Amino acid sequence: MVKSESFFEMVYEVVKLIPAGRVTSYGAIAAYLGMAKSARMVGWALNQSIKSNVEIPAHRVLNRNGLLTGKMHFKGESMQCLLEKEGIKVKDNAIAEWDKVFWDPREALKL
DNA sequence: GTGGTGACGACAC
DNA sequence: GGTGTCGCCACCA
Repeated sequence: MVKSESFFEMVYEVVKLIPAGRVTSYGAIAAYLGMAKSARMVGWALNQSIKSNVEIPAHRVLNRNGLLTGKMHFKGESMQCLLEKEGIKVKDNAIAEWDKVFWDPREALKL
């Protein structure tokens, strides 16, 4: 259950709900927000979140393939390092066990 | 009010 | 199977 005035603020809420050691995809969040066809909006929202100085575990949000897209945009040192610290194994800029660590907001948040 | 852009996704070739 | 292209919706100039 997430409500906000703006679309990207809802994205912040969902991302902040991602448990440690788990990751999700832009498409999953977009689907939870009712815009599965607009996963781009999620990525864009996260980009704005950095500009807005909003602290969210953006490193836990990857693309559908589990690739660390946006690591260059991440203001931190590297998303991969943070993921590995949470017990997530990263292989070649991608999640090694994507299916196992995948966190679906639709199911977790009981849409 | 219109146009362009964007950390993606799915489909076509 | 890999690459290329289109589409998608919300926000900013």
